[in-house]
This record gives sequence, C-alpha cells and structure tokens, in this order.
Amino acid sequence: MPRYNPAVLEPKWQTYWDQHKTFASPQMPVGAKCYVLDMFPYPSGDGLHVGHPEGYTATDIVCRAARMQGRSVLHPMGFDAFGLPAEEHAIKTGQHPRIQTEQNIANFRRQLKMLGFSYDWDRELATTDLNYIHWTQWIFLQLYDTWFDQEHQRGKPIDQLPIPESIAAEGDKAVIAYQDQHRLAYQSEAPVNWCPALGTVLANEEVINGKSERGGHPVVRRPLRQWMLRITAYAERLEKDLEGVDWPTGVKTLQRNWIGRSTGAEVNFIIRGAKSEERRTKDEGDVIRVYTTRPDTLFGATYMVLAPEHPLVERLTTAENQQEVATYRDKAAAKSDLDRTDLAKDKSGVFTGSYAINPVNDEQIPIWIADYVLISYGTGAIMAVPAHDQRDFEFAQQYGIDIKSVVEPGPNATSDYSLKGPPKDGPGKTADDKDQVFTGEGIAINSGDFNGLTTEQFKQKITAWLKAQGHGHQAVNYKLRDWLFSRQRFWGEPFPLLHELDDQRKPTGNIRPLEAKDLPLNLPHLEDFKPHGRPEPPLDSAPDEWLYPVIDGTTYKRETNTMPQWAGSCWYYLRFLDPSNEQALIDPEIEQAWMPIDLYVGGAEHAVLHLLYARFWHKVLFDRGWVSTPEPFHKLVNQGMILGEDGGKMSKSRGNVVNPDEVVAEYGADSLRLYEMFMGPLEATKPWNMDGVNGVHGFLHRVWRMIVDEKADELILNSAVTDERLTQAQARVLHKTIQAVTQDIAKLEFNTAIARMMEFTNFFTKQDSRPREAMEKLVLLLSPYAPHLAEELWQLLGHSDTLAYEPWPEYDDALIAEDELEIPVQIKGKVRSKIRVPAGADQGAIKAAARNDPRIIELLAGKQIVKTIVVPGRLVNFVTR
RNA sequence: GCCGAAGUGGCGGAAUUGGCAGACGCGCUAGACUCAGAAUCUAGUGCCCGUAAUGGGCGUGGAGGUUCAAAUCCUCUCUUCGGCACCA
Repeated sequence: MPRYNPAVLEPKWQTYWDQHKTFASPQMPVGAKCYVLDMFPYPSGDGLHVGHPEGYTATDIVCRAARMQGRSVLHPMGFDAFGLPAEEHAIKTGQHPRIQTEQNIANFRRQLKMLGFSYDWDRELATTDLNYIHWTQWIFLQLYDTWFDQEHQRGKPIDQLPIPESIAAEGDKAVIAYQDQHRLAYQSEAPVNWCPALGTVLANEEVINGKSERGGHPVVRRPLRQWMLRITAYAERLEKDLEGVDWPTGVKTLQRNWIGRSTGAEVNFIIRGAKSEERRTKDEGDVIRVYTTRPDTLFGATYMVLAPEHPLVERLTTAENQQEVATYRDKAAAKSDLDRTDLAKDKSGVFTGSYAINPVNDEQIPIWIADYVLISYGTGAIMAVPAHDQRDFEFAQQYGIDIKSVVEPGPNATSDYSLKGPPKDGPGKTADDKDQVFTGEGIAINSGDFNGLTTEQFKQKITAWLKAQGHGHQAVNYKLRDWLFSRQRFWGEPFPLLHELDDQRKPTGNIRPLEAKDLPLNLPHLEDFKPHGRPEPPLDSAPDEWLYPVIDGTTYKRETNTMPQWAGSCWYYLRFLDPSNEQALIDPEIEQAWMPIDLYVGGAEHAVLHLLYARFWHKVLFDRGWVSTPEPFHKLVNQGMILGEDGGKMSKSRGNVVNPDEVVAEYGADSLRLYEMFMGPLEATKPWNMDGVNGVHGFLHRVWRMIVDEKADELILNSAVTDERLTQAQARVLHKTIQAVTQDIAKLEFNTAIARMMEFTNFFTKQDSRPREAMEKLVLLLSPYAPHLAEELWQLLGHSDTLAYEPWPEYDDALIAEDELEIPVQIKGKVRSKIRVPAGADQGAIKAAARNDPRIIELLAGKQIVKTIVVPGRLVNFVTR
C-alpha cells in the first residue's frame, strides 16, 4: 500500500542528496550570490532543541527557493564547540572534553541531517578543530599587532605607531612599553568574577545577580592579570555603522544602549588650597576632572563625588577623615556584585574633608567619596547637582547637603519630576523647592549671565565658555568597556603568546608572540582537570615541555589563560567561505565574491554580545585589509522563542521539553519543518502544540493523496491527475498560489505561504481533473518546506533528477485577474448587501449597480443620500441623513 | 525606573497605502463510512437576540478622538513578555 510514509521516504532522499552532493556550493558564485547563515549551535549533550530547527528551517526555505531561482547559494553549518559544559563533564569523569565534544557533534550532525537541511556539509567546521584554532589564534595576533589611530578612526599595524620623542629617548624598553599600551590586545590587572565554590573564574554573562549561573554560588571580585581587547576604540564606528544594516530596530537599539554613547563636557574643578588655586591654572595634579551630560546645571553643583578607587582620594583626605575614608574604601573594594545591586537603593558615602572650587561661580563645594560613582565610567568623578539628578538628590537628602535649583520647566515642558511629583504652585515654581527633583530640560535660573537660556542653548554656550576659559571642553563618553578576553579555563583556545623569563625564571615582562609559521598552538595534555581552588588557570599544571619552551637559549613561559567561547564564534562566517585554506584565513577573491552575509538568522539572546564582538573583529580585519566589507551581516532576523505546550519556557524541570527526534519518529521531518513554519510569524514567541503538528501532517497526507493513488498496490499517480489543460478557475488558483508563495518567501512570511498552499490543495482535491501542470508546480512550491515529500512526488510525476535546481514557477498576473468582482455595499458604514460587477467597472457603473440592488433600494426608500463613496474594486458606501 | 516588542474567537494566528474582521490550521458540533474505533469525507462553528433570513445588535486589552469608513491613524490608559538597570 503506497501510503505516505516519511520514515521510509525521508532517509531515502537524505541519502540521495548526500551521495549526489546535491547541495555542494561552488567555490566562487556564478551569477547572483546568496550567503545565508544560521547561528551555529553549541553542541550540548541534550541534542537539538525544537528551537534550533525553527531558524534553520526558515533559512533552508530561503536557500532552496534561491537555488531554484538561479542564485548561487552558500549555506553552511558548523559547531561552536568550546565551552564550559564539556569542561565540567571532563572534571566529573576525567575524560578529555574533546571526546565528549565529538560525541555531541556527531549527535547534532545526525539530527540536522535527519531534518533534511540543504547544508553544504563539505564546509562543516567546529571551533575546536585544530585547523580552525589556527586561524582564531592568527586573528588574535592581528589584534595584538594593531593599534587604533583615533584621528583617522582606523586600526593600523603597531610598527606604524608614532613614538613620541621623549619615549624614544628613553630607549627600547620604553618604546616597547609604549607600543604595548596601544595594542588592541593588552594586559591589565582587572577584577574578575572568582567563584570559590566552583574553583573557577566566570565570565560576566555567567554571573547573575552576584551568583554563579550554574549552582548559584557566591561570586567575588578579585584582581588578576587579564588580557583585554580594546573594543572601546571602535565604539564610534560600531555605533555609527548600525545605520547601514538591515536589522530589527530592537536589536539596533539594544546595541546602541550597550555602546551607550553620550555627549557632554569635561569640567575641571580646582582643589581648594592647591598651589595653583590663586593662579587658576590648569595644573593637572591640582584639578578634579568631571564628566557631565548637563553642563547647563553647573551653577547647581553643591558637592562633588569621587569614586572610592579614584587616585586623588588619598591626597584629598584630611587627617581627621582618614579613618572613615579608609574604612569606606575597604568596604567598597570588598563588595561583591550582589552587595552592589542590593545596596543600590541606599546611597552611602563619606566626606574627604576637602573642598573644590566651581569654575563658573568660584563657590567652594565639599568633596565626598561614594560608590554610586563608578571609577570605570567618565572620569571617575562627578559634580553633584541634587536639584536635577535623581541619584545626587537622594544622596544630598541623606547627608543634608544643599539643594539648589537652576532649571525650571519651560512653557512646553514634559513632566520630568520625580519623587513628590510636579510643584504644587504650578510649573513655574521650582527654585529653592527642597523636596523634589526636576531632571527634564527647561529654562535656566540662578545661573548668572546664563539665566533664561534653554537647556540646549545653555549647553552650547557654557561648553564654549569652558573651553575659552580653559576649564573644560566638550566630551563624548561610552558605556562600552574593553572586553575581558581571557578565561582561566582549560577548554578554550590557548593564546599564541610567550612570556620571557629571566635566569631566575621570573617574568621579565616582555611578551613574544608566536610566529605565524608556529601556529596552531594546540592544548597540552592534562592529567587532571579537577579545580585546584586557586584562580590560576588549569594550563599552569601543564607538562613543563609545553609550558616552558626554550627559543634561542631564552626560556619562556606560555600564556596559560585561554580565550573565551566568543572567540570562535566571532569569525566562523568567514571560514565557511574557504574552510580548508591552510595558507590564509581566507582567499581574498572568495571573500569579496561572497561577503557580506545576505541573511543571518538566530536567537535574540545574541543581540548584543556575539553580534557586537563579531562586528568588532570584522572591523579590525577590515582595517587590516583581510576583509572587504565594513559590516559582516547585512540582514539579521531573530527567530522567536518556542514555548512549551503549557505556555511556559521549555525546561527540563517543567517537563515540557519537546524532543525533535520524537516528533520526527512520529510524524516525519517534513511535518516538523512545516509545523514550525506554520505556527506563526518567524519572529514571534509562540507555544508548541502537538495537535498542530498532526494538523500539518494531515495536510501533507492530503497533498500525497491528491497526487498518489493510495488504493493501488504500487506507487502510481492518482487517476485524477491528467494531462488536460487547466480550466480558467484552476489556472487562477494556481497562479494566485504561485504569486502568494513567492512573495511570502521574500518577506519570510512562511505561515501565510503554507496557508495558501493549503487552499490550493483544498481546491484541487475537489477537482475531478487535476492537471499535471498544476500538480508539478505545487510540488515545486512546496519543496522548500517539505523537501522529502516533494522529491518523492516529483519523481512519481516522471522526473529522474532532483528538483533542487528546477526553475521556480512563474505566475501570470493576467491569469490571476477576476472577470467579475463581488463588492460590499454599505449604508452608513455597515455592510447591507453585496453586488457583482465586472472587474473593470468605473465609479458610475458601480454606483448604479449598487443603487439598483433590490435590498439597497428597499433600505434606502425614503432616505436622503448625503454622500456616496465609491472605491472601485473595493466598496460602495451610501451615507444617509 | 528606563528602553523595546506585543495585546484580535475556545487555541495558534490572517487581514495595516484606513475599505467586507476572523484567511489557514487546531479544537468543537452534527452527519457519512465502520461491528466498533482510528483514519477519511461532508456540513457547521466570533458572541448575543431570533422559528427563520438575503434578519437585528455587539465585537480586535480599556477610555476618548479624527473619518463616509479605524484591528490599522492620534491622545490617554491597562496588561503581558523581553532587555538594561547608580553610566553622571
């Protein structure tokens, strides 16, 4: 019995595609190119989740349709295979993480092939492959070899860094140190998230509210020597180039917020009693520099705050405040992230005993330290304007500091009041009001010559004035921080760097990068993966022959940190273009031919970090001439999350996880693919429903029966499939379907495309004669969605070759057009009747037809028509009194 | 608190240059086939009123507004989800 049996038919075609290398893509595109990429998965031990095939099916449909439309398609898949779970598994079992990783990859590959995706498997890669690590390390060396020329906004080779004469005069050591300070990869003593319970250092993303994401153990901050990447140098370009990419606005906004560009002014406050106070000079050591986005509120500054870690704190603290300041600083230093967020509501701080002079009015204001000011943003010091800043207001209230209003809401002010709401006496009343804060823009008061200016005008004037007087200048700041790039883990790429040792085996501070010819540097063999409870990296216990190479008689120690998981995912899209190149990262001609990526689909969880890091690396490679486009991902789409049947997030603990293997076993891959596309818009969050899978499976079965004679003993065509010509009605349905499906694929609206094919099927199953032409074209339209079924039916319809490169069906507008239309007739906006008119009827004819409709005549009897609206092809509306 | 996305039948969702709300599917109801079930097929299915219809009313989170006409545009508001969270 030739029933529709995916369990037989799907493996058959998967084998066919594999053996014929149906989806191998050309090295260089022929004609129009189409590079469509999925965010590659981390091969976890749990296997594929139903969320994965959602995006993968969407891109697969786009690719399969594009091939049929004659474009050269590049559609690769790989594995983001470094990561903590494999390392934890290794710690538990003593088995090398590579073994676990390879098993997981094999399982993922099996599942992906089971779903019939048209990947070019010859390009498969994993970030853990030695020949991939090779080029990850090579890119790191590029970063290490690059400095950022602020003036030209461009990364350049380090040997082109201009060395100031004063540095050059000090000798080679000073020059090297100077270069090291400017590299995009540099070392820094940075606080890391050390988790004593897990015995490891964690990435920021792995710390949630001061506790480890896994296990919920406390995490403390402690300083360690780290490798940093100078992503902040690229902040401006990373922000600006977002304009040119076709991304969801939400993702762009997220990235902009993360980069956090703000403009304002840096202002120098002179320390009272400093030598230069009388002379009002700009002696560096005698000023506190602050950053503000509201220089127009300078007259309202009633105190200053330095971050506890600010270098001037020691000097500013008077003898009688020594004890208190020291205690506060110690406490602040020991604070974990959890404490910081917990204490966010209560402001705390201590007075240093010193005062500074406000350059705009020479007033003396007290200098405090408080941990609500961060050393890492701006200058690490602020002027505090409690009347117009929420945080300063809370602090001033707590410590009884003066509050002085200098802005009042303008005539068309939006209410930007906090705490006590708008002033009781109306919008004009703000001056000296001590129990509210106004953070909006408005009109200046209590500001000397600047009174009456709007906030915008004031900002411009005061910035110019500060510059003229030498008290400050305009400034731009970014929230973005440099990227902490090293991890104290085993299962990651080793850094291709050596630390020079002296005779006593102490580091001299000199770094020696590996030469390109010495790459890749593989991970050493480790006997023991167990954490040793110290924050030094696991690679510190590597065998000496790995750890201490001797080159030209000098002993070195290898860098024992490893790279974060992001490193591999930062550039995999480039390697897919030329995966087996051993001479270079990528062949420039191939790169130019395929880049940028036309469509990149993945989860919204990567909206910031992965996409920002990858853009950063790409821009460095662009500056250094290795890639030809300033941005890697032209169009980005986030697939929505699939929730469990109970409407909650899928999780093992909720017991609502849907396993793709089980769905395929019961309904087949085509049904899973089709269901995931039919659930709703690609980008929407939507709940799973097994009945829905059964529903689309029923549709595929109906397609099967429309074409196959299920009652016959062998696989033959349904006798209703004939070589007759299409009737006019049949042609209209066919061409409407082609049109809708074609347009919907371009818009990535797969759910409605499937609905149109269902309508087609509902129509044609009722036809006694189903012309072969219509059946063949439907099979082609359906093939991107349900490729196995489509190939099987295509073969049955008499074709010996795969349909993967058959020309996409064309539609004819003339055949779609109806001769006669039914249009509604409204009276006062309510539909009262419907009339049939010829498709080309003009306004007068339609109106006449409407007037002559018996029901309309009846309803309009005795009524006076004040107005008639006729929209040809749409409706008629009679407006009566 | 700030930013972003979204609220349409019992459910997933269609329809936004303003022009018949509910395409398509699930579910449900009735019927056919069957010993019975599964599967399949046929008809119906937004809510309320009505014996009935080619009948009447209501209806896209809520309240107003613009318009001949609003799910769609404007104002206010509520709810849900996601992100950020002392960034001066």
